Amino acid sequence: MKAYNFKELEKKWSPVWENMGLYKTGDDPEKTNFYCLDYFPYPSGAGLSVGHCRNYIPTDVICRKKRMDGHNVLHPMGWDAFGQPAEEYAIKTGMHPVEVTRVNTENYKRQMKLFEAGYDWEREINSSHPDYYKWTQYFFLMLYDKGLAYQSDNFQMYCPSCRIVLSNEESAGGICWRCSGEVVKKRLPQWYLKITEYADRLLEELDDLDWPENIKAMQRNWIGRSHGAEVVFSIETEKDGVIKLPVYTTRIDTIFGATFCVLAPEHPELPGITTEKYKKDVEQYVKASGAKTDLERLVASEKGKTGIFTGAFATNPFNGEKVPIWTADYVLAGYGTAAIMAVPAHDERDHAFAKKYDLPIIEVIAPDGIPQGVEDEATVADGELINSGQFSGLNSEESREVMAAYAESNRFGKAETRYRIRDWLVSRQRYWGAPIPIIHCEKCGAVPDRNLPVVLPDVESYEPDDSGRSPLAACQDWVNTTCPKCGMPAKRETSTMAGFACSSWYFLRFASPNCTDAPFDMEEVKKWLPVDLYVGGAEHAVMHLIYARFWTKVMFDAGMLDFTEPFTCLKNQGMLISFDHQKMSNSKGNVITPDELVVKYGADALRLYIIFMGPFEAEIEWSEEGLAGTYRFVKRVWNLFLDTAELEEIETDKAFDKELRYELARTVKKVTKDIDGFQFNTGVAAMMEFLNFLSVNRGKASSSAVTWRKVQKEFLTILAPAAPFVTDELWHMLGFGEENDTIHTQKWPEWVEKDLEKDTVEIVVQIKGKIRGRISVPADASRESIEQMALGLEKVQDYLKGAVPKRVIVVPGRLVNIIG
RNA sequence: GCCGGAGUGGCGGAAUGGCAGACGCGACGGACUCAAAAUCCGUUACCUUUCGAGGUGUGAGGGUUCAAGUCCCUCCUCCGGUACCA
Repeated sequence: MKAYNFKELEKKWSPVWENMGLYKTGDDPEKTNFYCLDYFPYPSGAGLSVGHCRNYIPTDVICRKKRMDGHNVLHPMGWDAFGQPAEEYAIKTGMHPVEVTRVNTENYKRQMKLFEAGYDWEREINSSHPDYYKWTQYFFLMLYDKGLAYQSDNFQMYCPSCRIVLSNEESAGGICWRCSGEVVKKRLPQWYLKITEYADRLLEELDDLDWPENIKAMQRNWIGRSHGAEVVFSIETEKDGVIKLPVYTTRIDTIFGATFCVLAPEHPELPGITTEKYKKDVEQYVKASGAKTDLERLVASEKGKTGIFTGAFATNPFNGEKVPIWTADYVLAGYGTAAIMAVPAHDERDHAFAKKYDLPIIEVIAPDGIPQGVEDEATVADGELINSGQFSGLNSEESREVMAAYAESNRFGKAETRYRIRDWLVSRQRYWGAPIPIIHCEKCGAVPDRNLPVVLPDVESYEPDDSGRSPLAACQDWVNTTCPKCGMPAKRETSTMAGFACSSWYFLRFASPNCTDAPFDMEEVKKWLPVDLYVGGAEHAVMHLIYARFWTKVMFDAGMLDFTEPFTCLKNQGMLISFDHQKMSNSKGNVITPDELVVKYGADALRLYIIFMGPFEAEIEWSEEGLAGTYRFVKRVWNLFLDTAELEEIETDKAFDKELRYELARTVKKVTKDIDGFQFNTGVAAMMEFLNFLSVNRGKASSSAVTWRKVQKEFLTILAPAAPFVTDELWHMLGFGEENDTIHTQKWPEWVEKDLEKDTVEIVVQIKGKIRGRISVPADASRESIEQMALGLEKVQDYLKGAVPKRVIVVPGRLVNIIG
């Protein structure tokens, strides 16, 4: 018998499949289309790790099965080549980004082929190619034309270590998404996209998506919609007379308990309202808190909030009370109106502040109208309003509506919805990105350059610096141009777009990657989109995934698409933990590559192990030992099937023949459901069980030739998506395939329900829930007969000692439970 | 704090409310071998045992049920996210 040699099989079959175009996107009009997409990777120098395999191998298995199920499958791959990660790598190695991209994408592609990830390489795309980024620029201008792209020099997050401005999403928690360093605030003119305009739709349209709950929760959280009210307090100033101070609150029901107001140190009115007497101290405080990062502020305030009185007072429009105005950095400049009414009785932060500075605390919300006392602790729960003038006696919920309406009719406030999400800062003072296609003209202002692509010039020096200037600014030939509008000399915008702009529409490009007169062919997009299955890591929950949803909605509004959500079903593979107990990642240098494993165990064993090692979504610690197990499994399949290839007609054991059919049908059913349901691990286990069954019964019992042929054929077929090499080889060796044929285009087997029917079933007999015996009964036995048989057991008789049982529960096909 | 998820053998993990630990790894014992590797066969939750079996076990404590890893309540721990958002 021929020995199993995976190297030989891989060398033989890979080119065969490539030549027959096995992975080419299907276009049979009779079949339904299935678009499966893997997050397109940024090509890093470290290459693919086994962590990437947990993404690409399961989707490959799914796609192979979908093809066998009779679908046209689109499973493309491309490169997220522009942007910070690729550029950081180029800077680190001193290689030009173009060269880095070329070398790394080649390596990725080679590795993907190592474990036979079946992509349609005719549709390969690269976001750093002018053919592609021309359209990224096109979308930027579309956003610009719709008033959804604008320039502003608000405060931005800046990572001093990466020397780059970051979007809010990229700097969540005050930490840079790339280097995990602390970010600082900076002010530079930057380009923003108005994602906030889509906040409601981004929030509401999440509900119907087949996405993991945690990702949806993260997006909801990030969008952070809150319903509240804006109320205008008035301030009598020394110089400017009465000015208005709008505050935002979600608890207007507590407004009679407002005993002071607090402005963020950055609040624009602060200098104006501060009285002479307090000016010096306030200025000093503002300066001190401005020097701190948000993170430092938070850490400092955990030890005790700080703030300072301004000398000014504000009048509460609800009760005419004058309350002191303070400034404190626990109030954030970037949210609401940067000013709050402080209600120490019913807000923990205000309570802490009032305690520290000895400010009054007035209880205005009481459960069932009974005051609880709020000196020691704030009560934040809803309740009944007390000490609240005409509103006393109402409950919190209704009063919020009533009081907002009251404020509106008296013109000192209104109900208002606020969001946490900020507009998307999309410009970067970086070389390696799509240039923002804008020309600045002294006369005409910012003018779109519609002569696309605006090609990224080739430059020698592309390293960023702290100046806030793009490396492109030094490229005079490129910067100096003429205004498309008036023809006068003008200068190009030197910022490029963040990498996340490129990935906000790439899934559309795959439908027609070579389209030259539009970003995509609408007919092709109609055929394939939205993406049926999108698979990648969870780390892009509030970056890529929210940006892509935003762009899709904008395109829908522009009439370019007939759907508003790009990804119908999303799955996140679990992280792989490396030997150092940290997430396996290029930046941590703890990466294990598939290369060495394929050499040692073969692609089939690696593929099986990757899907067998645990549930798809679970975080798992990498261990190579388990890989020996799937390697043994593949080898056992090989040996057993070749060993039993030649069938001699011997006497058939009818009972075994039936049992064999039963086990086969059970396995086919289980594997079918498990692959469809992303439960690959138990699917593989089922195939192992079946092989064990065959192994144990080999030589002990014989089936009919027809059944055995069916077993060989169907077992190989259901194993084929996970182990493509060994199955195709055996398929041919056992004589199922023609010369130019492959198992991978065979029809997925269907199980016969009738085969799953059994003549007799084993039933567990319990006494008071404890197992005391088993009986074998006909599958169609009646409850009564099962009960009689169970009661007849010696153990049961001993237990009952002749008495009549109190109760007998019979679950046909499962168990009998006797309660004495 | 808030949101999401998870706690089951030595390990990764299985279990439509119905036989807990499938499958795999590791370990132990045996066969084959001069020997080893590979392969094959067996054992492998814990305690007791007269070897028939008996008892205990799914983070903790309550509850519902004939029956709970699974459902409900109260906690604890871990992972991920987020956090002075008014």
